Amino acid sequence: MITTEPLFFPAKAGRASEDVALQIEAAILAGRLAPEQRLPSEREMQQQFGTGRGAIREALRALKQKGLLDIRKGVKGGAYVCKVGMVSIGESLALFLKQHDVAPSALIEFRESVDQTLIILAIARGSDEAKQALVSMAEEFEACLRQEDHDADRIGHLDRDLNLALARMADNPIFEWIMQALQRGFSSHDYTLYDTPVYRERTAANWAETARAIAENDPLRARSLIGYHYAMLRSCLNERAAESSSPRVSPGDS
Amino acid sequence: MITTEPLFFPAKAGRASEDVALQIEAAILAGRLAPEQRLPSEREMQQQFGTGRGAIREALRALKQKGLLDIRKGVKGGAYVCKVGMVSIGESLALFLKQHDVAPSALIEFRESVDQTLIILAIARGSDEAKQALVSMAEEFEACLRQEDHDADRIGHLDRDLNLALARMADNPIFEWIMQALQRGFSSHDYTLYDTPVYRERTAANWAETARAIAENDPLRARSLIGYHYAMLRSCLNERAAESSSPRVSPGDS
DNA sequence: TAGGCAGAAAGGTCCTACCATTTACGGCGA
DNA sequence: TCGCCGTAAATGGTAGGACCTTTCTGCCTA
Repeated sequence: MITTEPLFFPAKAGRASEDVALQIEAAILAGRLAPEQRLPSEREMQQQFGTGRGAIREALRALKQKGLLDIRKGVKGGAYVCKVGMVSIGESLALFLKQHDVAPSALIEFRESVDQTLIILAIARGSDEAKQALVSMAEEFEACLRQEDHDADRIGHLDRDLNLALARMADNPIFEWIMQALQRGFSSHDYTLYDTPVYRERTAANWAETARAIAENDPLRARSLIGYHYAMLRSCLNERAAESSSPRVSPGDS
Repeated sequence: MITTEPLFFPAKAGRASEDVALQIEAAILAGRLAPEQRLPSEREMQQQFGTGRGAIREALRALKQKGLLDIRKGVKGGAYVCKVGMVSIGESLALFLKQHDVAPSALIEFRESVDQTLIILAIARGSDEAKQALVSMAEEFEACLRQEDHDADRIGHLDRDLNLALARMADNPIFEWIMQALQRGFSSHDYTLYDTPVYRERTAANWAETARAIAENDPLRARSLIGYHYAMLRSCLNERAAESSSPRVSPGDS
């Protein structure tokens, strides 16, 4: 006797696991399963779908990889619906970049075009508090880069946070998402800028000044500064490419 | 005597399937497994990893979902390494957009900023043949839209191809990728423009003229036309939103 | 020579048992 | 009475085997 809505059909096909995955995904996307809601246990779903537990598990694996489910162990464990974050997309981009080994210049080009739009939107929409916070972060970043024993890890983190804060100020989730994705695929190249003392100093100052230009609602100056940032990054990468005909890779830098 | 490299450690952890997936992914990304290459059969890998077949299968499912593997049945079947295409990323974006129901205006905004960069790059880098091809496509599109019994399917296809051709002319895979992703997440809104007769006519003419401006290396005019395109799209969506308060919201989502 | 049929290889599914982890509950001691 | 700890239950994680389905190969027959 069934007291609850069926929720899942006991459907089954040649590829049962795909069918199961599709049904669950459809239920989630249709809102029949809300975020943070817990799915039945594997053994229960095994009954509902009229299939083996292996098929259920494979379906759950696929959906977990897709970012739709979070799977926990123990009692009160099970599959929990979760909102797909920007992480999974970033991973896809990182994979794509690695497999197709996209030229760094292509990435830089794209990032520059995004950033150019971003600062305009940030100036137009960012609150004064957000702008001040950006300035503070940029100054902290500058201070961190000026230290002798700068921590590469912390620098990377601050750089990432700065970019994300900028993206968030644009008040458009797409930009935030694209920035998250780029951070994951870009980081390996990006930090080369901070290895060279000359560029490090300039970059730090440039970031701080860009933040100030944004805080002062000076879009043209901000654009110009962003342009300078990427010009530096390009020339820095060019120097690297030129000198690394002899592949001298320091073991700890990347 | 061992003729083959070990390739996989018989490693195992609390979550064997994740470990397996990571090892295979690492092997692919490191180039130890080339695209189109066939992995050992599940039963063989079961031996190599020293684990059960279920763990192997779950790992393969995750990697397939990630777009890294293609799995075929039958003899000569098995898991084949494949280059991760732009499809998987587009799916992620579509999921993200559906779950977070991003405002169409946010998508339009992002697309416009991308397109603005794109036409500059297309003019700078596109070959004359590519530019002429773009004009031809745009004119075909215009003709198709002017027909009484216009085929919505074909229109969508042509629109998509136009955008992708433009992205390809920029000669930067990132733009191509982002355009692919956007096409998948955007299409549901985009075609509203073609439902309204007034806008349909204007949009068709606008596309054709944009293509011509690109072919004539007139970036400013092209930018202006693109701006007009999105201005139309915005006002069209506004009218739609005004006339239909879209009362269909999934219940209980509050 | 052409067509079809059987076998082999491989994924797809089911089942059953057991292991590992986490939570909840109840007993025991201070 | 309060708090700690241990045990049981629920649930995902793993192992291994058996069988089915699909697909290719190659032989065998007409």
